[in-house]
Amino acid sequence: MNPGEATPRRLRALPSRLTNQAALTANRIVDKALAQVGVRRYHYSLLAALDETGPTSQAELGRRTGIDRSDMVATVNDLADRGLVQRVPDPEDRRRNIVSVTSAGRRQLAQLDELLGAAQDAYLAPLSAADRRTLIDLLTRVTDYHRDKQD
Amino acid sequence: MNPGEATPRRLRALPSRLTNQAALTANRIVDKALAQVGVRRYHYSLLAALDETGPTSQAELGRRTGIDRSDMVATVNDLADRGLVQRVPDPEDRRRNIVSVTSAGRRQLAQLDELLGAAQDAYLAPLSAADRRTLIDLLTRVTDYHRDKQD
DNA sequence: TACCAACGTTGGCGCAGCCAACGAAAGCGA
DNA sequence: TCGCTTTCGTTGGCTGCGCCAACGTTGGTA
Repeated sequence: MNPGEATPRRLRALPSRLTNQAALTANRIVDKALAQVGVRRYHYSLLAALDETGPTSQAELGRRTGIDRSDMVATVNDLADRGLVQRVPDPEDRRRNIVSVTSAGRRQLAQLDELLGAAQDAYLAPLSAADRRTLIDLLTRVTDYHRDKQD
Repeated sequence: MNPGEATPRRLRALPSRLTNQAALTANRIVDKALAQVGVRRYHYSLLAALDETGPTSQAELGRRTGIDRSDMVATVNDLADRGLVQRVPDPEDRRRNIVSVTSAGRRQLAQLDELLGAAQDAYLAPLSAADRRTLIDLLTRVTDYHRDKQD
């Protein structure tokens, strides 16, 4: 971000900004990795959630991934168009759609896991294993603290 | 983000996602604080940079803050409209505009510093002072590592 | 039988972070 | 001095993420 000139002290002193910079970096790396197979972060989140829960409604998936219901519609559309996911009405509750991973979806997910693993490693490259654990711990504590708390 | 249901393990295991979640939280808190006085993050970054460098060109400010030149135009426009910043052509280099903080801008900046200080504290609330230093150190190392490196 | 809650869907919004292109101006090498 | 390249401000545009409001449909509940 800063070819040559120095970032103002005041900005460097902001943990929020630091976190944001790190997130930008991380997202850039991850997005580039996923883009190799034409996938965005929402796609992966959905596939990962689905693989873990088994077939579920869109609302449930949204709750688990943090994806808004309206965005969920588009994401499921995308994945269904690619045959990675299947959407059928729930006969037992006709408000719901049941979304499930196809076998192609599962294959894709496995590939994404690999790509993401490498991306994580690239992101955390300068840190030792212990440092990484510490960072994860600290960030987890922060986000957990704010989760239920509506800030 | 997660009222009730659990976040999938695979997602929880992603440091990049964790960082992003933390950044979302931090940005939410910061944005809300700044919004109290109708300011966005770009505005603060610009004012902070300007206060530190003294009157400079927009390009220079962009380099220091990481704000794109095109966005810089709009940001300077905003701040100039509010009388927080002044933009005059540089007589010694007629390609440049020299941007400088007004006294009203300096007053605003002082207020923003206060608001932001409180926001940082709210963001890092669950962490001890030592933890905060550690987090800042780790994030700094990660972002520094990736800065010059074009990922 | 009302009323309320949940669901999927549509449409929209704002901000951040980008990129491409342009004319004007400055710098620089031959 | 003349081209070439670089820098600067500006315009216009784009994508993705994270949101919110509203609506009709359906289920659960008083």
